[in-house]
Amino acid sequence: MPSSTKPATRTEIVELADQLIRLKGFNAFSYADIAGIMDVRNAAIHYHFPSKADLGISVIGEELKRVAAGRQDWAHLPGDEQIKRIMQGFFDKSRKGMICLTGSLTPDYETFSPEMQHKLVEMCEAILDWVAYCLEKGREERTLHFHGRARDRALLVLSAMLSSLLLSRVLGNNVFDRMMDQLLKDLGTSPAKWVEKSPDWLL
Amino acid sequence: MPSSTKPATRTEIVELADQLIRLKGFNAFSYADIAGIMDVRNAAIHYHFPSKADLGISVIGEELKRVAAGRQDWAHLPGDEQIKRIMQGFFDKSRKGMICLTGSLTPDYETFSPEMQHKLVEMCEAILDWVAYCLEKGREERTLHFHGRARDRALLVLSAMLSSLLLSRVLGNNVFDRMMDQLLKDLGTSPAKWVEKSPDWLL
DNA sequence: AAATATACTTACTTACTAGTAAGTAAGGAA
DNA sequence: TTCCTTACTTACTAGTAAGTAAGTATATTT
Repeated sequence: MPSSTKPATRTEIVELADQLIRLKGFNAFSYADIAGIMDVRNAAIHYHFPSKADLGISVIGEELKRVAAGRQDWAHLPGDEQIKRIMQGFFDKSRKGMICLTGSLTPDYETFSPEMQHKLVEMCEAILDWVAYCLEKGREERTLHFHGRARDRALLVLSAMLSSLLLSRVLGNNVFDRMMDQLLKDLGTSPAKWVEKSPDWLL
Repeated sequence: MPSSTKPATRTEIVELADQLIRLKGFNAFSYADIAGIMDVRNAAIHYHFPSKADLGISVIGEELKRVAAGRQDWAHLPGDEQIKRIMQGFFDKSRKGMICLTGSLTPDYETFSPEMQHKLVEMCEAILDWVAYCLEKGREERTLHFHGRARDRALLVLSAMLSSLLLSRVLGNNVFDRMMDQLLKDLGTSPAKWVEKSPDWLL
């Protein structure tokens, strides 16, 4: 099982799979899609990821790493600021017509292997944990205001971020802005300004 | 094109498709699944629904009928009561391990035919309209309390209902109850009690 | 220099996908 | 009685899915 040697191809496969999952869903993309873009054969992907579940688990694993890195890198920031930065990440995806992994993968949960289901649960809980931590931090800092448990509030916040991507793709981009504005107002903090980052392919 | 004659088979196909979409997603079920359950041949389904998109459009069409019927039948009820009944509908689905059509179909939006995409937009807007109407009604009746436009608030309410099904399947059933409790508290109304209906196959 | 591991390709299998063409039994209308 | 429609079945096509076995070039280790 290759894991730590030449990472170029392997990494590109995972990145492409991530994009395809966010665009079309796990059950709607195939190894052929990735192979076509990378100009390698189908079997090259099977070499790195014997089964599609292996690939899915790796995609989720990378997201878990990003969550862990975000928690570390932004640990010094106030809770409300962290929440707004997480939202900015969602904004970036929405402007590329992409949805979040939670919104893409949870609907297909029943079609996954037990291992992939477990990994998905792990991811959802990690994200929820982070959001709950930010909310509680913001409440202690008196910049965020809400009643009830931080964990329960995190469910509603994550819910809104997740759905804003689903619904803005269907009903128009302004849905994202409207929902996030309302959400931040509910939390008693100032609305954020979403910065339109230049797309990757321009850099 | 058959549409108004003997409806037994046709109706059963649409009902099964609806269940399969809510369980596994549109791209994860096949005509063979339905044919297997009904003990008819694949082609029988193609007779009623030449393409899979036709079937999808019919499933969405039935949901639109249910929304229209719900608006009519419950028109005499107060806004907060209507909201709670809509939530009860979501509760019923959640206890069957099913998600809502919006949560199942919007992630796969990009893989649909233009006609099916359009029908899905129609459905999302119809549901949103209804929720917004209930919220505004409840606000006028002074049983629901929120700031901002009813339409924007409806986005957050629909968002929470949608996600509660996605997340409770992954994180456990109590997620639904926790989210709906918080949501109703935010709207300044009393929490609802979800009645566990006996499953269809017992009646 | 020989052996081994890595990262593939070529060529293939099995299973399933949506979709179609042609035939047929049953019922109603002309 | 004949004709036509409805509601299928049987038998098929063409394409795609995930997955595999065997071979190969290149780099690394012994």
